Amino acid sequence: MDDLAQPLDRESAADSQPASHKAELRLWLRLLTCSTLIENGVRKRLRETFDVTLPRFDLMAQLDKVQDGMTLGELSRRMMVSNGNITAIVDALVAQGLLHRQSALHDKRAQIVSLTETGRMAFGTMAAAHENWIASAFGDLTTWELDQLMDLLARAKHSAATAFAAGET
Amino acid sequence: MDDLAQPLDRESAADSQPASHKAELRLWLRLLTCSTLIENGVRKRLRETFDVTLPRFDLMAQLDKVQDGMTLGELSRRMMVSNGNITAIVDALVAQGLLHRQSALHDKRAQIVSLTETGRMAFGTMAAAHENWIASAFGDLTTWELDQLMDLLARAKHSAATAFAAGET
DNA sequence: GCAATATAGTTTAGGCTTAAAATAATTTGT
DNA sequence: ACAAATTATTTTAAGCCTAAACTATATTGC
Repeated sequence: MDDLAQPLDRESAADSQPASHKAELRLWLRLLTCSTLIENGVRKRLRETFDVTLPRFDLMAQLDKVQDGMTLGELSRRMMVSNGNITAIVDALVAQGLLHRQSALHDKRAQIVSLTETGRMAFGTMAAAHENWIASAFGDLTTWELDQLMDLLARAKHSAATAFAAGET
Repeated sequence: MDDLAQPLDRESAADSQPASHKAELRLWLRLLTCSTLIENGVRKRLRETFDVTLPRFDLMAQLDKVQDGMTLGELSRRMMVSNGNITAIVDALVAQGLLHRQSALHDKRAQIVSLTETGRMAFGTMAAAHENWIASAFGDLTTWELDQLMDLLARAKHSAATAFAAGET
């Protein structure tokens, strides 16, 4: 009987009264909460234990993954922050003797930054502690749950990247 | 045969050579990537479409959830940012006529902030667009996958909250 | 070759963020 | 009652972040 109240054209009805997406909204808020919770926890421990900021640690982590350093632009892309931002963080780490800066051989515009020996050792110490903090943050999850999350977040990452890339320059 | 190479005491071996937690580390990086991807996308769209910053939108979102406003401290806790931060954001929104500020009746220290009528309408418009952006960010995931993620992130949230709360004041 | 375009990095202005210290008001313990 | 501790907010200094404008170098298309 209630069917009589339904509009004949479902599509136009969907347009005039758009579908609710509260589930996605709640998921986003929960994702953000998790992320912020861990990020704030790590930030605080890095400061208290090693007197280092999270952005500087993150930058060193990117450099630790490669042998021969990388350009500022590559750091910017990998860290997903704007390029104007990298300059100051690199400046600070170079001033502390943790980073080495050199012009690229075949491109006078570009600069290659890499960890100094001091920097690589300092990062090694911090990274070991960091790994334990993260392990304990996920300590209540089983291996199976970790794998599930990895898989679902991979799909979410791809979905979001596609959605937000649509209509870019 | 290889068993002969194993130490007799597994516990002490685990201490001298701590377990690797690369899986948790990769999960954290993926979670952070997802979060940053969506956050940056939303930030850009809010600026381009409504000329508003993400922190101001987030603050209005908190106030929109309640009828009678809340104190600055409550905003600080809910948004998981430091309290000194809230002051400036509220100041800006009050100056734009989007927020109302009043002293709490029974506590002269506290101030209650709430959305003005203008603020609530402006937020309504932005929230509708925001909801669609988030829906499209998760557009590739099935309902079942959304539910799975919600559940797993709830566990992760609880785990991380417990881990980082240990040893606090 | 050379002008137009693109890329690498820096600088600037404005805004967000934190931690820590300061102010003011409330609550607690005696 | 009243001193001590707590709570709400603001202020400060330092650092991170973005977008946009700018400089310098490289690449592309005639």
